[in-house]
Amino acid sequence: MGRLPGCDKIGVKKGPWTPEEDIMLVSYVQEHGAGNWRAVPTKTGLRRCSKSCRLRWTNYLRPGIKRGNFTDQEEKMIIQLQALLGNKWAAIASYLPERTDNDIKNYWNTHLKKKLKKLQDQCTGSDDQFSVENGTHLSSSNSSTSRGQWERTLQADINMAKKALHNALTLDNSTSPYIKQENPQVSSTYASSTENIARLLQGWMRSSSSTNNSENSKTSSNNTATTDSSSCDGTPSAESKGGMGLMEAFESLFGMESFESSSSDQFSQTASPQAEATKVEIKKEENEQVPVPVPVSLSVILENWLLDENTLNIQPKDDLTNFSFDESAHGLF
DNA sequence: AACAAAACCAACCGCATTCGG
DNA sequence: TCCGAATGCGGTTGGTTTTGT
Repeated sequence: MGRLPGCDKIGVKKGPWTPEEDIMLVSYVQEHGAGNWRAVPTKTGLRRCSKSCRLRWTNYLRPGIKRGNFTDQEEKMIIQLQALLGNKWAAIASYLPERTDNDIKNYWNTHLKKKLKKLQDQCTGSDDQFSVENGTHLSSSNSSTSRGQWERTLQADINMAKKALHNALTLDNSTSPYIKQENPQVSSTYASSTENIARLLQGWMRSSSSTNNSENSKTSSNNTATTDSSSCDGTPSAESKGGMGLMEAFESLFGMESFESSSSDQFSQTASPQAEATKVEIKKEENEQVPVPVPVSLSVILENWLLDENTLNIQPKDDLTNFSFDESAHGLF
């Protein structure tokens, strides 16, 4: 068990992938499909271990991967899902199918953790209601809320979160609407493998990083700017306007009333395996009566920051209807 | 302009889990 | 049922880029 035999072999290449290797890998996957990674090195001639091939494919070459430019909504989703699921990056990623778990993990570690810490410091000093460091929520020992009150709130929140999760995850043939990989509109926004490679090649060939940066992840500062405009008193960021799509599934998770009225046709018929896995996992958790960690103990600051925006902007999708996250989310608190 | 520090992120490592003979 | 192989996942590392002095 454990480590793959072969990764330790002498002659197995490590480090950054070259365009040639990427092309070889993509060609192989296009011909044989993703899977049987063990056979990939031998069949492609790649001097990489199977694990490395799989990782390269899933994190970089796979079609449908969106890189950089985490939107405000994605950011909020990550924060909320992280609060709900903990550092289950794969599970979180299943709700953001255009993002890889690695990407989300990196973004959390490099951006969100710091941002939350900063907010926390600004607004609550050292009085932690949750730990940004480990992503778990802690009861505030000297919170203004009395212990009994806090416990009641927590229990209510747990129940509501469980209910929401159950509803959201047990809909027949449904899952997050943003798992609509077959939706041409959506898929058109994703890069195909070929496009990924083309982009890579462009990146490799560029002499200046300026062009690529506009498309690449360094644009996270844009997100930061908008999000940072949220203040402790819950001032909404300026760009937050009505939207749906990603947030609707999120609504399914965290917004109770409005979820009830969401029709299942708003959800995709093609759940990703990861999403299904998460579904099973959470169902199992429910059956085992394991307390579901819920985002309800987030500090008021976070609550404001995350939820007290009138509306949320989303990537333009003509078929998306307006959605007020604020309304539905307040059912939780 | 040069250097240092910080930030970023692709890739690696190793444990856990699942699969299949 | 057992055991080894295959795969999945989360934490960490290290090279590169960006920012600050």
